[in-house]
Amino acid sequence: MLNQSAVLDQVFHALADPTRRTIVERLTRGPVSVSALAEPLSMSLPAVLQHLQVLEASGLVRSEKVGRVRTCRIEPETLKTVEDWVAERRAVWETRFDRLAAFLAEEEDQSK
Amino acid sequence: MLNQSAVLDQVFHALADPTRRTIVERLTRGPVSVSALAEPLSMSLPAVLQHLQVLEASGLVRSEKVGRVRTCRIEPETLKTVEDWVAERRAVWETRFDRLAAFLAEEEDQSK
DNA sequence: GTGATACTTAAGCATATGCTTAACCAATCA
DNA sequence: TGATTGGTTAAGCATATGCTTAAGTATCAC
Repeated sequence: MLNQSAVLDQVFHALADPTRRTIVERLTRGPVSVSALAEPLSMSLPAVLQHLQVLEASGLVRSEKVGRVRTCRIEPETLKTVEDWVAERRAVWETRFDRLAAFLAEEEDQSK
Repeated sequence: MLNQSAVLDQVFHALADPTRRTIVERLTRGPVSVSALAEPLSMSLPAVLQHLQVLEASGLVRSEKVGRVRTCRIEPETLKTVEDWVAERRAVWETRFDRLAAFLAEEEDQSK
């Protein structure tokens, strides 16, 4: 993996915007055209395009154009990158917590 | 939950910076003072303080000052917010995928 | 009290973000 | 062919970010 950190930068940044999360949520339910994506969003089409560019750059979304319609879909693998990072932090945290518990138990034991 | 979206905005934004992720990683291994956190980071102390403020505002980190030392620790519950959001997207995605598979299987069935 | 330590605050600055409006292009459709 | 639909590009602008340096303010150690 080439610079995992840069990928996380982009993915987290992409998800830090409510409009972009709305787009991701819509896309998890299936592929959509750009204008259909824009329809419920109260902003100009170019603004939506820019959000899509951020999402595509992050790898969360992929799109392809057929005729004059561009269809967007999510890339579930990239969402997994986030999941993995969080899970890894959690794992470290829990290990530390278990060790702390074990240490305290031992202390308790010695005080008897 | 009071404006879940605003929380996600802040948490994802907080995690979108490599310095802040480094800080979170350090804190998952246990509480640390501000200067100890800053030591491996190649930037001024005020810069680190600003990153910590972003992390605290997001709820990912909590800190308290005793004497002249401020000790920082992570708030694992907030990391879980991220985990939950991602897991929920994933669940929607998988449901959709299962339905697609079922649909295709049925199509296949009818063509016989 | 004097000095060092551990932050804190304030100000300033370059760059990035999130939008807008105004064209522009390329496939349909009538 | 000429209008419409679906998307794209470009330019501009207000605000937010990520840093810096300089100047505090509380401890704590002697």
